Amino acid sequence: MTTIEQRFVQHFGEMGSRWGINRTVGQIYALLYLSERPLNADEIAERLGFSRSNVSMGLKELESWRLVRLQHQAGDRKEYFSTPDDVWTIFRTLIAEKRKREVDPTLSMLREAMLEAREGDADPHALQRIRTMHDLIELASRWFDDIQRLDTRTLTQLMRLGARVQRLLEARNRLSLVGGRRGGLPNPDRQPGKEPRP
Amino acid sequence: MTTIEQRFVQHFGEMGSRWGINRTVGQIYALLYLSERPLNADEIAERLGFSRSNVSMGLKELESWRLVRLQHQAGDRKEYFSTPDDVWTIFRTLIAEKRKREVDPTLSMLREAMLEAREGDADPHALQRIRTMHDLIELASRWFDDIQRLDTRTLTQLMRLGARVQRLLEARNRLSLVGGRRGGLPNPDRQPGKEPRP
DNA sequence: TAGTATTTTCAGTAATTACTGAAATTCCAG
DNA sequence: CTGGAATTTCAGTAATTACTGAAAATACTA
Repeated sequence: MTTIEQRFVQHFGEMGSRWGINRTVGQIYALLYLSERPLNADEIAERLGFSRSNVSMGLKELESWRLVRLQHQAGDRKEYFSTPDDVWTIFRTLIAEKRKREVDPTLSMLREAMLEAREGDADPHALQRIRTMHDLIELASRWFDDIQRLDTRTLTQLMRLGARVQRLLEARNRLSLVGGRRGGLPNPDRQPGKEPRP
Repeated sequence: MTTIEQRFVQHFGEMGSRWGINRTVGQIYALLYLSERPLNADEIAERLGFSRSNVSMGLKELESWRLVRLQHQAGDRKEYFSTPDDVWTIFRTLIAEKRKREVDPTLSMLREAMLEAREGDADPHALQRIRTMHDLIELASRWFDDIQRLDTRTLTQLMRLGARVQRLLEARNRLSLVGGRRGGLPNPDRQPGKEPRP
């Protein structure tokens, strides 16, 4: 491994904990990402200096994230692993998995809380807070899901556009394509005069 | 605390580790989010059953995330904490901090790696992989930063639009507002025929 | 500025998470 | 089937992270 590759692998190991994976998993992923050809578990263990069993667990974790692919090589019983070549594929997978693990459970909890609230005691303010959080998370995650499904070309174009998308939206509003209601629905969280708190 | 509030707080405690904070921090935040009035550290410690010092550390952590506000009450020496009323403010803060902690360091590493590569040994394939990752992360994070700065009204409108934004982009392309180059730059990661790998 | 209320620090300990090596299991060629 | 190559499981241990109580520092009142 060249110095640069080592630094890359090292970094993924260190960042791992911030990203919700461990050092092993981070380094294994980094190694596979850079590698030109698929690697088997023994190669990974040797290159990174981890035990074989640790690599096995790390690869299982990466498979559960759908971030690595398992394949076989002709005339070799070993299992070989690689990452997708297309970074946009990786990006989309990551988004989807992060959402599934970090957002969806909360959304469920909020939904259930709102349902239960009907038939029980519940502080009205707390309930309103829960509703507001729910609405925002639902809106944002649905949107992100939509966006991320766009084909790569369109997605790239949208990203390059950046904040200038605002002009496009304004143009759209001017043309009143939306059946007369301009600027979207009113923001349910807007509580005029309550922000900032004393 | 009502049952619903307890569940909410509990959930934030459990999800904490997935979100990169600990149980204490998660629960403190949840409690403050639901509370109608600012709370002081003693109240928090008592309600959640944590030690006073633990709460102190948790609040410091939340302050470092800029997720809580410190304020004083007339005739009381204690410090009181609250979350912003506007969930969009919270959302924006969270995005910005997550980016600072989880994305920016990687972007720096990638940039440095690319610089170093000029004057040293570097496997061309690995270097290409690094470049590709760098470009995608930079594009996506810049874009997200842009988007997230839009005023709430515009942001909401954009999110409600979802995937239909594609039609807007197509309309824009048809009008050739972009000086003739349609659909953005070619994707530098496209390696035709290499995906999927055998 | 002395006295006290409040917050912070930190060393020690508890709890959790990561990692290893050995044993068990699975998988396949012959 | 059988034998061996490959992978997985898991109990034990190491390393890390979370939490507490006591002491120190800070901030305010009189």
